[in-house]
Amino acid sequence: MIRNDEEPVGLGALDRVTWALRRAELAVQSLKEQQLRPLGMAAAHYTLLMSVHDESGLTGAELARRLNVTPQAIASLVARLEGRGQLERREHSRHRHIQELHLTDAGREALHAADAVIAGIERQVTDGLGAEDSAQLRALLDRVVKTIRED
Amino acid sequence: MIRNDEEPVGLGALDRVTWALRRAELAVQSLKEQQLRPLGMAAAHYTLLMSVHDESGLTGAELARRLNVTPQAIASLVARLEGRGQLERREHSRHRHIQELHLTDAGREALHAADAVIAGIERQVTDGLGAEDSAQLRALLDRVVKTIRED
DNA sequence: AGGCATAAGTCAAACACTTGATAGTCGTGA
DNA sequence: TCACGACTATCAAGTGTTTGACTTATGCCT
Repeated sequence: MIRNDEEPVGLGALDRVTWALRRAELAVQSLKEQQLRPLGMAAAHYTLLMSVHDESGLTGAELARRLNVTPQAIASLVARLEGRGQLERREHSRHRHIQELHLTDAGREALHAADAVIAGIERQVTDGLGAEDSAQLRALLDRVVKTIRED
Repeated sequence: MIRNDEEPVGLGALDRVTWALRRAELAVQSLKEQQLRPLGMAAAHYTLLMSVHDESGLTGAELARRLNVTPQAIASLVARLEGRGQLERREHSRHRHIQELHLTDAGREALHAADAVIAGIERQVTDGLGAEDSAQLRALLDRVVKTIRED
């Protein structure tokens, strides 16, 4: 009853879990971007290449759904990566105007180099936290997603 | 012969802690954006107003550093919020061309309304996780930031 | 005092992403 | 068979952000 619902703004607003989440994600993402830059690859490019590598033959629309962006954003990225020869668009066997996305050898090579950087950051985090806490953090984060989605 | 030592690409790359972190942050941020939209306020606006409220008289450049964006992005936001009468720029006492940022009464009111929404999402997350796990999650996230920064 | 380094703010161009609208292609069912 | 619906891809316009270069103001140092 003595909750300070009277003055919700200002007290502890910066100590919230969702703020800590944002700060942590920003820190990690900034570091990734910074270390990926010398390789001439943005984090978004890495994410896309990794997704295609994980499941070859994905369509742009399917990719858009997985990465939570619009199909146009995907098209723009794909055009750029295709121009670099890291990605290729093939015609779907049945649906003629649908395009399957596949990595080229150059794309696999670039992804490999980029993933070494990302894996290094991942290791830096997991080493800093320890194996047990890392697993727990991942579990907690998955529960957050679940909590948000099932509202 | 040595094809892919340990095959770093492709195995478990999507199970990484930093991916879980990104997914969780994306989910939370999307929900915030979605619920803030009816109030005519973007998440970035809320973040800026809250920062200024937390420490009144901040400069644009200082704000840019805290929020991990460029000064131009701040200037754009500030111009918009100033146009709405939620924020005002005052001349710094010593440095003439430096501008201190302060909330107006309308700004405080808008922030109050927006914070009710954000607090609701925060409650949704903490209720879903429980008090103990919420505290632990926050502690783990802070350790992640610390690990990244002290590289 | 003069000169230089530091820092804040702003302008212009490029890039990325979103929203809204349009066209092409396939499967289904009347 | 053929029209309807669902899905994919793409174009156009608008918004927001970054990068790079420039201007202005302050403080320190010789």
